[in-house]
Amino acid sequence: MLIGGVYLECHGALNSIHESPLVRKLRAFVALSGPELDVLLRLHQRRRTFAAGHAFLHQGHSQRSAFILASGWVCSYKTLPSGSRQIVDFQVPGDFLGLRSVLLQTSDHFIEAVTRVEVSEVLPEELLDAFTETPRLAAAVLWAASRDEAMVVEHLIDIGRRSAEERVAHFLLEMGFRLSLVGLGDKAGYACPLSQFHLADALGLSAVHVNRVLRKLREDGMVTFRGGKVTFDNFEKLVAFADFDMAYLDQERPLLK
Amino acid sequence: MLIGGVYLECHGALNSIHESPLVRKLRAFVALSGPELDVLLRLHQRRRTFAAGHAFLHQGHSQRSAFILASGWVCSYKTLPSGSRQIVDFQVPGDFLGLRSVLLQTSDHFIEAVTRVEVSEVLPEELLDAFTETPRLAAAVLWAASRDEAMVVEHLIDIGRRSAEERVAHFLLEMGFRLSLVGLGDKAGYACPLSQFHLADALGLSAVHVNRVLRKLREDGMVTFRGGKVTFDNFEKLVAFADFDMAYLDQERPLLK
DNA sequence: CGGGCGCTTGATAGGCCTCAACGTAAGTGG
DNA sequence: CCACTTACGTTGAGGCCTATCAAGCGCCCG
Repeated sequence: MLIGGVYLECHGALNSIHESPLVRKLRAFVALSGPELDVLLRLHQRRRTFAAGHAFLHQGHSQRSAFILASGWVCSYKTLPSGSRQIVDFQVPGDFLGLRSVLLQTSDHFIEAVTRVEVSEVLPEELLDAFTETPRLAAAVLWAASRDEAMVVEHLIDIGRRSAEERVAHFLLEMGFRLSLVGLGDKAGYACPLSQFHLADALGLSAVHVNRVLRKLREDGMVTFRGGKVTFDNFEKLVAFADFDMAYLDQERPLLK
Repeated sequence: MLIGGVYLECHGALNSIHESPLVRKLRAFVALSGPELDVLLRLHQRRRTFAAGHAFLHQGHSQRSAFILASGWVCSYKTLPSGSRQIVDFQVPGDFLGLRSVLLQTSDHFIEAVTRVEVSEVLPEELLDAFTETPRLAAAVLWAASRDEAMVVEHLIDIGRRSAEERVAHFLLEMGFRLSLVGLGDKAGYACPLSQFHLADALGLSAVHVNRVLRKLREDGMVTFRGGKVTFDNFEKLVAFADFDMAYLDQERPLLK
C-alpha cells in the first residue's frame, strides 16, 4: 500500500535482538536480563511476510500460531451480515497477534494486514516453553497484552459516548501513543498507513463523515491526517479536546525490578 | 433494589460447593475432580455483602482482592468529564470480578453493585496458590474470563455497527445466555434487575430512546422488558433479528477431559 | 401524604447517514 | 506515451435516527 512512500518499514533480517519493537516496548516495563533477551531472540527466528490486504487469521479457524509483529500494521475485525464491518483494534510493530487464540483455542475474528507486514511466527510450544523458562518475561508480555485489552475498553467508550469529532481525535492520539512506545512516533506526529475507510470501520462512522470530521479538526488547527501522515498541529489542545487520559498507558517506572 | 420482588437471590451460607454458580458454570467446560472442588470451596470462604448502588472497586485504586460473585448483579463502568458514563459490562452470579486487576495491578474502571450482592473475596495469594495447585482449574477459569472478554468485543460491535433496536435485542439475548449458564434463565426469559437507565448507559443510548425501542420490540412480539423480568415472546424471531451468534458462547462438550 | 425514582409519551432539533457526483493520484496495458 | 482503470479523498443535498427538553403518570417508601 505504501501511501506516498512516507510509510516507514524496517527491512531485512533482524541483525540484533535490540532492533525488535517488542523488546523496545517490554523494556519500558521491565529490565530484561541476558537470558531473557536470548529467549526473545529465539522467538524471533521464524520470519514471515504477508502482503497488504491479506487476511492471515480467519474467524472460526483453530489457529495454531501466534505472531510478533515486526513491521507494518494489521487490524482485527468482525463482519456483520449487513456487510459492514467493525474493526476492533489495530496492531502496530511490537504487538502480539493471536496470543489469546494460542493460550485458549478460539479465534473469533479476522486479522488482516493493512500494509505489507513482517512477523515472527511463534509456535504454541515455543511460547509456553519461553514463559515457563522466564516467568518475568511472561509477566511482561501479559502486562502488555492487558494494556491492549484496556484499549479495547477505551475504544468501546470512544464509540459509545463520544461525538464523532472526539472519537477521531481520541483515536489518533491513542495510536500515536502506542507508536511512541516503539519509537515510531512522538508529539509531532507519526506515519499512518490507514485510509479514511479504516477510520470509519474502526470508529463506527461512515467514511464520508470521517472526511468531514478530519477537515474540521484540521481547520481548527489540532491535527492533520493527510498523505499517510498524522501531524499534531496543536498537541495540548487536541489532548484536552479529546479528553485523552495518558495515565492508563503511561508506565514511567518498570513494572518489575 | 429488588424490582417487583421477582428478583432471585440465594440467601444464607453456602451449604454445599455444588450450589456455587461458579462451579455450575465451570462444570460446563471441564469435569471437576474432588480435589478441584475442594480448592474451589476454599476460595468461597470469605463471604461479604454489598448494598445495591455501592461502588466497591474504584478507578485508580490498586485493588488487592478479586471476588467471585455469588448472587446479585454488578456493573463495571467508566465515566467521562461530560458526566455521562459508559457501562463496559455487567457481571452475574458465577462471574469473577477484578481477576485482571489481581494478576496485573491496574484497576481502570469502577465496579458497582446493581442489586444487593453476595461475593466471596479471594486474596491474591489464595488465587495463585489455587492455580498452581490445580492447573486444570486455572485453565477453566481463564477460559471463562476469555469468554467474558469476547463479550466485551461483541459489545463493541453492538455499539459500533448496530441500530438501537438491534443493540437492545442483542444485549437482552446475551445476558439471557450468560444467565442460562448458571441456571438463572432459559429461552423463556430471566429475572433482570436493570433499569432502563442501565441499558442506556451500557448501549450508548439515551434512556428515553431505550424506552421507545423496548416498546417497539414488545409490540413486534419479540421480547418484553418489564417489572424486573425479561420475557422472550418469540425467541427465534429475536435471535434472527439481532443476528445473535450463539457459537462463541455455546460450548457443548467440556473443554478438557 | 409528599417526595423521589423510574417509566412513558410528545415535540423539536441536530448529528450522522445515504446517495451522488467529481477530483486526484497511481497503476496497467496497448 | 496515453487512454483506461481503480482507489481514495472531497463536497453537496436530503433525510432518518437518536438526543434533548419537557410534562405527566404510577409506585414505593419515609
